[in-house]
Amino acid sequence: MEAATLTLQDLGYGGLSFRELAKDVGIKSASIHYYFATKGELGAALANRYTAHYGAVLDELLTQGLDVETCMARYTDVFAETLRADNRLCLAGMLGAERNQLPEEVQAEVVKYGIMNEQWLARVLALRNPGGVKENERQARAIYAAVQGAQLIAHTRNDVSLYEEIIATYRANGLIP
Amino acid sequence: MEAATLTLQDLGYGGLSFRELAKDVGIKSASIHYYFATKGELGAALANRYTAHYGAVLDELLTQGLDVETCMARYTDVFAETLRADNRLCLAGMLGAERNQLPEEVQAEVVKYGIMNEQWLARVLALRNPGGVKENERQARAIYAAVQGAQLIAHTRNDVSLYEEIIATYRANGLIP
DNA sequence: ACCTGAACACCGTTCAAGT
DNA sequence: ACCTGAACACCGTTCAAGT
Repeated sequence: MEAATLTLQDLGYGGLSFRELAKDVGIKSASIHYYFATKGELGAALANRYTAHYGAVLDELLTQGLDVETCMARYTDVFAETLRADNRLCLAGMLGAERNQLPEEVQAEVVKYGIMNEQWLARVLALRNPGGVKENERQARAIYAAVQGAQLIAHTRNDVSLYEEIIATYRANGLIP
Repeated sequence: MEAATLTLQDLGYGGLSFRELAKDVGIKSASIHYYFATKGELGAALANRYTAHYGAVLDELLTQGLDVETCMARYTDVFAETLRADNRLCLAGMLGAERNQLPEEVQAEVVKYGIMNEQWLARVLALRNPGGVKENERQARAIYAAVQGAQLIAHTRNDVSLYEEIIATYRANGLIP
């Protein structure tokens, strides 16, 4: 699962090959079909696992009682770390771009990751603005989109400093607290 | 070229097949190699053509003497139209995500598209803030990233209204004039 | 329960051969 | 100048066969 996730973040769904993955883990490609009948099933399982992992990481952050600014800084750091690991992209950013070529089951899992992120961001914004639920949801979605965009542009040019510059601009501008 | 571009925006570089493209235009796949020796050469030509096309469209906009707000509205409309055309993605957004699996010549052309966009946006911002060159460049890059992110999220969920909502939030927030 | 080799229709690429 | 069929090593998928 871990090897496949790293390949997805590097080369995308189309770049993930049963034969290469099998080599990575020391079995034959047909053996992977014993666990995952189709590539779609594997992709959906990988996206689901990815969401569960980062959902846990982010929830852990919220239990620490940090302020809004610190939570947001930790959040944007996660995406920077992904870029630093061999210029990888968030799994949901990569699969989101490939959306039109994905089986429905994979599409659905990718959407769930985005919603999880938006909900977490809205909860963080509520620390400072508990009354503005609708307002927080809109801002959360805008932040999520902007962070994905910043990572996409930095990934495209293989330059993490671009990500950091863009995030700093969002912060100076007030989009991200 | 047009058929291949539409496929790239729909299914990405990995989803573009010489055999399918050949069927689209009524020749055999080997014949395409007469014009483009490799898939990388074809991809680079397509990205270059895409940049030239939208570069001309945007420059045309600037000659009309519109104000900053109208230019920005027309700019974000271009990305909305792309989504409305069968949930397609900006070519540079799609190929940007696939960056790690692209031949270098294609990577380079994709970067050029982004730079063209940033330069145009900076010129528009200069209409209102002629003195702040560095400031305009930073904001231009942040706007480009944010627009790409908004399109990516709307594409992921196949819902143009999401794009419009996120762009409206950027506008209300002041990121986009 | 878990793994394998062999087959199928796909893919980009090459090349000799056509007009 | 432009196009083609056939071959090569790849791909996801299937399946009978192994342990």
